[in-house]
Parts: sequence; C-alpha cells; structure tokens
Amino acid sequence: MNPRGQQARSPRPGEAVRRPTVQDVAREAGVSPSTVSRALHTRGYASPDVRDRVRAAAAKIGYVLDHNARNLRSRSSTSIGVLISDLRNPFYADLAAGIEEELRAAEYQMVLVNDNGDPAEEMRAAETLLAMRVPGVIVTPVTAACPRILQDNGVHVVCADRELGRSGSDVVLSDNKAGARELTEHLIGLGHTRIGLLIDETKWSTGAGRLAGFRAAHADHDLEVDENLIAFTSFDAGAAQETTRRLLNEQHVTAIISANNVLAQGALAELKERRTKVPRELSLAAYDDVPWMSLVQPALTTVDQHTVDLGRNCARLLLARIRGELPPRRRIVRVAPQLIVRGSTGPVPKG
Amino acid sequence: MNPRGQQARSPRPGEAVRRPTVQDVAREAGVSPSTVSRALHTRGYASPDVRDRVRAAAAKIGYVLDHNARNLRSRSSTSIGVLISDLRNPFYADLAAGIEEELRAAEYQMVLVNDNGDPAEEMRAAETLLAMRVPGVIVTPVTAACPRILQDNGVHVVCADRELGRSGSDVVLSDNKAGARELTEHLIGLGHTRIGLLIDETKWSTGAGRLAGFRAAHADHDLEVDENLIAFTSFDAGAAQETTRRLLNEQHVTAIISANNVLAQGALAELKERRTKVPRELSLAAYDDVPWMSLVQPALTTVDQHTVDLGRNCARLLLARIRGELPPRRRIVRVAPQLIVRGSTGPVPKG
DNA sequence: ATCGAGTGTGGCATCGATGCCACATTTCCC
DNA sequence: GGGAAATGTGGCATCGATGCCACACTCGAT
Repeated sequence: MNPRGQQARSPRPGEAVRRPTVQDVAREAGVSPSTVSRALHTRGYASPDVRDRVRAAAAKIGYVLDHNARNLRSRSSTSIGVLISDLRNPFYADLAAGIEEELRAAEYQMVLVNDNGDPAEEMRAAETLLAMRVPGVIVTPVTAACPRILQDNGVHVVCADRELGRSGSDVVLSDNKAGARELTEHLIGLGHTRIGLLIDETKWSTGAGRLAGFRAAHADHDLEVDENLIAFTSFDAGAAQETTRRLLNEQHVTAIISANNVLAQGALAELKERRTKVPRELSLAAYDDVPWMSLVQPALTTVDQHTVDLGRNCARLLLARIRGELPPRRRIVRVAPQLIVRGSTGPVPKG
Repeated sequence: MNPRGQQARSPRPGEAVRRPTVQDVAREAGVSPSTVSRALHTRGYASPDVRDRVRAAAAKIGYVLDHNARNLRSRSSTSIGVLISDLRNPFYADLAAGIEEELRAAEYQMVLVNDNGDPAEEMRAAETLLAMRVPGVIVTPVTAACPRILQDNGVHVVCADRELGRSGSDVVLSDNKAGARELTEHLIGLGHTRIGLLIDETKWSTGAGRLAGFRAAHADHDLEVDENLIAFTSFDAGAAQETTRRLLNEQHVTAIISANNVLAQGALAELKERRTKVPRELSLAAYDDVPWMSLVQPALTTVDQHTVDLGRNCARLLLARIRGELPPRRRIVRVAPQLIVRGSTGPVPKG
C-alpha cells in the first residue's frame, strides 16, 4: 500500500504535511515504539506475528522512515558522496552511473557533486559531505587535501581513476600504462615510428601512466621517443585542436594518439578541417573509448577503460570498507583496459 | 582553517572520530550553544564580536555542522532529489549537470537516482527521497504515480522534459512541437516530401510533441503524412538500427528524422553499414543535439534542446517554489529549442 | 511447586542543533 | 531620572528513531 495513499485529499503542493512517526505506528499496532523500530527496520528481534501487525499498521497510516532522525541517532548514514569533475564528460557520467548502480543495489544513495576540477569547489564539497555524515566518499581527486580531510574525519575514501600523492586511501585505477603501451605498440606494429602524443597533464597518475606506457612501447621496440612529438595541451577540445594543428604543422608525424576523449574531439576536428584521409594519410587513436568514437567514419581505434565497471568497483570497494569486511591495509584495484582496434589506424603511409 | 586540520594524528581510515559539537564550540568561545548556532548558521542575531569569536573557536577545534541534526530539528533539508532514467544518456547527464550546477550555487546538494525507466525503481526512489525529507524533487517521470506520491507528502515536484497526465506539478519542457516542426520544415524546404520519422514513443509529451510538430509541418505545406513513414521502434540504438533497415527496405524515403539521440545512433549505424551517401542519397536529421553529432562526417543537422539550460531552469523553478516565491498556481516553463543545420541534410536527390 | 534459562517487549535516555521565550542589559525619550 | 523600547544571550524542550537494559512471561528440568 502506498504511503499516504489513502489520504482523503492531496495537500497543496509543498504544504507542510504532518508525517506519521514511529509513535503513531506503535499506537495503531498496539505495541511500543521500540518494537516498531525493531519490526520495521533494525536487526533486533520481533516475532513474526508482531512484525506483520506493525507492517500493516505502518502501511495503513502511510508511515515513512525519517532518515535524518535515524542517522542522527545511529551515527550512520546510507548516503555516499561522489565527487567528480564534470558530469558532462561521458567518462565521469559513466563512472557515476556505475557507482550509482552498485550503491542503489545495496540500498545506498548517491550524493553527486561536481567540482569542475576546481580545488576550492572540491574542498567546499568535502565539507558538505562531512556535514552530511556520509560514511564514505568516492572521489576523482583534484587535490590531495580533499581525501585527507575526509579521512581525518573518519570518512572512508576511495579515489577513482587517479591518485594524488600518498593519500593512503583505497584506489581504483585503470591500468593506464598497460593500456597506452598496448595502443602504442599497435601503431608501432603498423610501422609507425613518428607518433604524436596529445596529452594534457602528467602530474596525475592518469596522464603519467599513459605517457609511461607510450614511452615503454617505444623502448620495447628500441625506438627513441622524439620529445617534440609529445604535445602538451590543456583539457579542452578547442585547445586540443589548436595543439594538433601546431603539431601537424611543425612536425612530421604519421600517427596521433590523444590521451583522452576530450582531446580526441579536438584532434578529430582538426583532421576533419584539413580533410586529412584517415587512416590513409594519418592514423588516429584515442585513449578512453566513448560512444561517438564508433560512430565517426572511420571509427576510432581506442582503449576502452570499462568506465562503468570502474565505477562499480569503486562502490563495491567502498561498501566493503564501510562494512568492515576488509583488512586495514590500503587496497589498490586495477581494472584492465582493453584495446579496441577500429578503422582509424592503418599502416604507415608510404613515402 | 581546515576542520580538524590541527589533529595531532590521523585516525585509521574509517575509525570512529568524535566530532566536536555546538556545545564544544560554545565552551571554547565562552558563550551558550544557542548563540553558537545563531552565530554560525541561522538567521538569528549575534553581535559581530561574538560572531567572530565563535567562528574562530569553531575553526580552532574543527567543528563541522551535522546536517542530520539540523534537518531533524528544523524540519527542512538542503538536499534535492533528482530522479532520472539513465545517466549514461548524454541528455540526462546534461540535464543533471545543469541541475547540479544551479543547486550547488544555491548551497543545495543533489541526490541523484537512476530509475532505468522502470516504474518499480522509480517508486522505490521516491520513497527513499521521502525518507530523506527532501524539500523538493526534480523528476523525468516514468509514471504519474511518482510525482503524485511525492506531492501528497508535501514535497515540491518539478517534472523535467515531459509530463504525464494531470500531475498538477510544475514542469519544464522543451517545446518539442515547435522544434520538430522547424526541423521538418527545413527538410520540406529542401524539397523532401517523403520523410521517415524514427520514433520510440508517443505516450509522453516528448514523443507526442515531436510527432505533432512533424505532422504540423506537413500540414503547413499541404502535404499528407504517409503513415507508413512513421517508424515506431524502441528506445535502444540496436532496435533503431533494425527499424531503420526495415524502413529503408520497405519504403521510399529521401530523408529520415530520428526523434532523439539514441535512435540517431541506430539510424546512423545503419546508413554507415549501407554506405549510403549522406546527404547526397539521403538526408538525416536528429532531435536532441549531443556532441558526437558534430563530430561525424557529415555533421548532423539537429535540434538543440539546450539541455543543460533545461536543467538549470528546473532547479531555479524548484528553488523558487521551496522558498515560497511563487504564486500557488502551477507553472509551465518552456525552453525554446534551436534548429542547427549542418551537413547531413541537403536537397532531395534527383530521380 | 521452584528455579533458571530463554524469549519477546517496553521504558527511557540520547544523538546534535535549533525554535522559542524569558531575561539581563543597554539605549532612548519625555 | 524613570520607564519603555530595543538589543543581545541563555535555558530548555524538542525534532524522530533507536541503543541499551530491565522485566514479564513461557517452558522445561528438578
């Protein structure tokens, strides 16, 4: 039966509504409030008979638990903070989707905050989550201070996608080095020796790992990396396009790898503008597969990070921590990425 | 100063941490708890002198407000429920991003729940939000029961993107009819008279509006709509591809409109498979512009719903309601969509 | 019949912040 | 200078659910 489904009339929208409490249910069922609490929610004992009676009474009067009261009293909460940089980026959206899915299945709620990659916003968000007394937070950190402050206040933290400094928190990472290495090797295998790398940062484990993989693949094949082919840009499609332009104008390259999906947009836009034939004249590959990459012509060769799965892993790990199922030492989960070869990479052009 | 920044040692992760309360701050500042509350948070008066002293004391001992206690006592909350169907769909992600941005600016938090378009999940989510005592919810409804139950419990509701039945709740809509009409007219203007419409539903105002716009444009130009060209499919790229295939096999069309971004993926995939020259042999247009549509070659002509803006409007409207700034009667906000002509639509092929 | 163990339930204090009102103090005006 | 009005602050109860403990009761064994 629906809570308040039997109300005679609907209140005006937003009108203050007196919600039934445990007391009311207790009266209705002819038991004590404590018994109601046990019967409905907590682990304590209640006989099947009482349990049924209480359930019926609760449904009858449209009782809904008050999470605030429960959280306050029991010093716990089923809300989990999720702190990401930008929901409009499919990477973060997929991550959040995976997290949400797993949390929902475990009867937890997701409080999602965007920090736009801004340290100040991130810190504000952390304080808000602290105020909500969430038992755990999943964060794609911008600053090491954020995980730290959360942990210092007794909140479990899982860092997703990257780690900053020695936070000591659990972390779920994609194996960026392995993925980038495999992708680079794929190009080297096609004969490319002058491969441009479009990348925005190497301070975080993410960019650093991808760059390391790029270098490792070269080393494996006794190729020297021409440092001029590592094109630093900023995390923005427009900037990436500009950087791609400069790279193509100033250097001879036969293939380009973009370090993430945003940069790939810029690179592709530039190639489109130049009417470059891909892969005949130039091969293009990207890290971080997102849906549009298989829709463009030719479809892009990419590394799939299994982002949704990454999110699920974050949530699972965090929940296990919260439940105290894990030994104290910090856990590092690595999700293996997967190379997906599509049409945008081909043999090195002759001549 | 950071909360607990001066702790001598970090607790083990997740270790129970005794957080300072208003009482502690009061002792530290030499005032009463009531005064601390007023000085830090509420609207009540406190002299500048006291206010400073209390602030300093709070910072010194690392005090963080407890939202649960505050919400319980003050019967209010700054968490807003957002109930959408699928975060992995850029439409919903953008909507959520717009909502979150606006909420955050107003110091509210977003509790985001996916319902996967499933009525049962949606109802569970509604009950959870009820339990959290959120003052308002923004929902892309699956069932009319969901807005209703929320409102019956005194929660403000804003329906986003679509409305179901007579919910009586505020609603923020894209003007689907106008957008579809303009898009269809664009094609008719190019000489197309046999335009296929790929659409998944017409029960909701969304699909119904787009279909109505499609028909209206035809009527405006004294064209009859061949009902065989309205191809119903399900909300899934694979199904849309299959339906596109059937449509192209069974009917003569010179242009296709897909009613949303997901269906567009399917349509495009099919055209790619057939190596159809767009727009030379066939024009393709889509409703609901998302980033990949300008990356494909040729870029897709679309209707931009200004989705992020739609989200911002939802949040603004809801907040205004919560603050009691609006007259009681229900408000309908329409966000004008915008036709964006790109390369995928062209003159009707000769012959 | 008596005792002890074992079972269900109820009573009561409590989580932390705040609303409300009373009261002490200052300010102002006739 | 006396009283009213204004101005700060403190006391206390309270929001709703639950943890903890006590207690009434059943039942089997002696």
